[in-house]
Amino acid sequence: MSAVPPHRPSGPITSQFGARAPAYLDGLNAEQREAVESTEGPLLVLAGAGTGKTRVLTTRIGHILATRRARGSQILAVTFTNKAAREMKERIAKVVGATVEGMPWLGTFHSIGARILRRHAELVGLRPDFTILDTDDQIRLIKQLLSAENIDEKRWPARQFASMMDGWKNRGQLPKDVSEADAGWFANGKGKKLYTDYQARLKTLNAADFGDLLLEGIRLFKENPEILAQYHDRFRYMLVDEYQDSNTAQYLWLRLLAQSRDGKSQSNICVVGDDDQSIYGWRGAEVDNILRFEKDFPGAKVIKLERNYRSTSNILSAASHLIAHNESRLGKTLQTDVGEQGDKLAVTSVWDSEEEARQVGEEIEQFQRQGDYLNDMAILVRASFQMREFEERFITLGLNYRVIGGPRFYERREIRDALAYLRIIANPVDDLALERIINVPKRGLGDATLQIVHDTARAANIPLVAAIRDLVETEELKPKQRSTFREFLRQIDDWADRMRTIPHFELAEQVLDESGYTAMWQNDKSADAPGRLENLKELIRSMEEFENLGGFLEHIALVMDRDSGDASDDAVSIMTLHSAKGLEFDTVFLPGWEEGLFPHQRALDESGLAGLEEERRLAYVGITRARKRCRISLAQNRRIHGLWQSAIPSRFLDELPTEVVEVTDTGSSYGGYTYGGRQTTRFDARDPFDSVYETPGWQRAQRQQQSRKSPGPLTIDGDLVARSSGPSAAYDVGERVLHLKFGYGTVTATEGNKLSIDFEKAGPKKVLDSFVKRG
DNA sequence: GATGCAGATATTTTT
DNA sequence: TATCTGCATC
Repeated sequence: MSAVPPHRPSGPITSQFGARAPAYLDGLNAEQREAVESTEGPLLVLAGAGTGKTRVLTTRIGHILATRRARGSQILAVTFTNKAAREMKERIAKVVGATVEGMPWLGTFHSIGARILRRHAELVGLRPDFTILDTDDQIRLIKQLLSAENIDEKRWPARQFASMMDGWKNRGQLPKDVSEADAGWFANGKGKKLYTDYQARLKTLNAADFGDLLLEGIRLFKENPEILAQYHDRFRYMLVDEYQDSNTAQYLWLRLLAQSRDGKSQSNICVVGDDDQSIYGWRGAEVDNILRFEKDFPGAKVIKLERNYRSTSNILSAASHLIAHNESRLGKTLQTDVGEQGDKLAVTSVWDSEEEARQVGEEIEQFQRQGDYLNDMAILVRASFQMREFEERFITLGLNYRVIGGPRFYERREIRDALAYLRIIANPVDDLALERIINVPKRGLGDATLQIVHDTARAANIPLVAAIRDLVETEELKPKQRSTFREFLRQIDDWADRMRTIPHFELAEQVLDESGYTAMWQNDKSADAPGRLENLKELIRSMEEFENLGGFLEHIALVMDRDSGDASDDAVSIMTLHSAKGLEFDTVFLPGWEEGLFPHQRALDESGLAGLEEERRLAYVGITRARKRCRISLAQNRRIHGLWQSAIPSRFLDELPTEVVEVTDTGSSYGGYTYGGRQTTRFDARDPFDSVYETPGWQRAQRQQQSRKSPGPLTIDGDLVARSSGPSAAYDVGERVLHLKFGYGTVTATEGNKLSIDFEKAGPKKVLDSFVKRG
């Protein structure tokens, strides 16, 4: 059966094309087609997993263009990731059969935000060539502010302040909007002042951080209605992808652009999303934005896409039942169009994570022997530490794999250093860039010298480079340093001159050579030096794709991803559930379905029920990535931070319908207890410690959560006086104990609630005292 | 200015 | 357990 029948007899489709619709509408089902053709007025498309969301979005844009409702430059289309933006561009090109050069406003929130901000930079206190700071620069800046305020960085870490500020910016709050209650607790009431200072400092540096790209945009629009009006007139049609991931700032930004001033005419805004796939609450996304759309835009049309073209009915049924346990959702019922029941979902209980990796490896090899491609298989983990075990196993097996996500190219030290050189040339007031490279490679400029530079700069309220220029004319520095600085200044000026005459990538190469930066790594004998040199070459190479330095710097600030390797190789993908959103595979492995890991304890502790529901959506995303096979596993024992812990099966397992699940127990555990079918829940062990663990997994976890909360750390005036670690270890060295999974053993050492035990069968392990009992 | 040690710290991640 | 960070020391 073909996935999408070309003509659906069901129901008449109203269309201005009458009987002969353009080819790009072929193959759309009735709802998809309606979503494409309902161009006027607000529209919410609730698109379940695998229902052809991207197709609708791109066809819709193609349709608007083809029917000449608007030109490309009059359409605002925003996505969250560069990858999504790129994909959309490619697919629109296919629909319209031409290049999409005419769509300047298709991009991520941040790139479009930056674009608008650059055009009107002066109005928010910046220059058009402002630098976009990343997290690393942000932290360094905050550290400077903290030390200026004499705040102990140990007690009030810069990272913490950064994430707090991030939260404010995500919520669209300028320093003046932040309440004392929100900011007051940090550094004894200095939170708000720090935020104010930070923003002021950014303006001096002619810089903006990621949050500002939207936040300052909002301010720009609010303070300059005539500018907002320009954009309002320009954007005849607006489209937003993954609307469930939008945060408050993005929402406000959009609403300013979308809501008409007179309040009469309706804007043509179309948002597409799936409340069930909202998994970024922890970084400020507000599911509420999508749940509230109809209120924000009265008269909005809502279209649900519920026909799933991806997964078998068993997979879909499992996913639907699971997600039905969530309370806050708009409610969709996915129906399969694949027409096959397919394999049941496999749930396998294994002894530990090592066996889990072995098991998965074996299955992959087996599927491979059946003729499946590794490219069609993926392992989706909850936390990245789970990846290592799989990698190790696959290396032993000689199984090709690729890890998606992980440390990014542009975050590497050598790349950031190289960029700092370019930044200081492009933007001489970028003090953060200068600080980064002033003594890299070593130029004999120590703390004392740099302190003089800083003091001079602060006293005169000028950038560091300007301070250096002044200083070399005085006697304040030692002759050696003075000549070093002179030489440095000469170089920067020289490079700045050349910037106008030679291509930027050649300039970059010369800068790295002449500054001694390349030589520094060439002389470095450490193992990773050659790799770093290779990365620098790669950097220069990638610069050639851009017209000028400014364009390149913008790209790397905003586009932190890089084409992830050669897809031509056949390889299993390993990635987190988060990075799997939007992808699909024939076979999906979902390891680590254990309480505490998935759902993650921290999500429960920090966000309670909302956290649990988000974890459940993550599970939903995981299952719905699978086209044909979904194989879940759980380990009975897992080592977390070096401590062995027995694991309880995830409550999500209990939420899968029995009919579509097949449970296997590898039973390879030595001296262990086997998991079996007929207990309180399908996945729980019958417990030897009857009193504590006899309830289903979720009840247990809730109890754990409660008991975890009650004692709490003891604080006086905000100072942590004592961290409760529960009842102190009630065990003595030499005592004989019984562990749920490892059996009998003797305590060899105690440390708080951690015990070192020499088990008779399992050997020496470290475990938490709550998992043993006197034997 | 390099080196080494003690101590903290340990989800998810894009822009 | 492993990694990173800051600080102290030579």
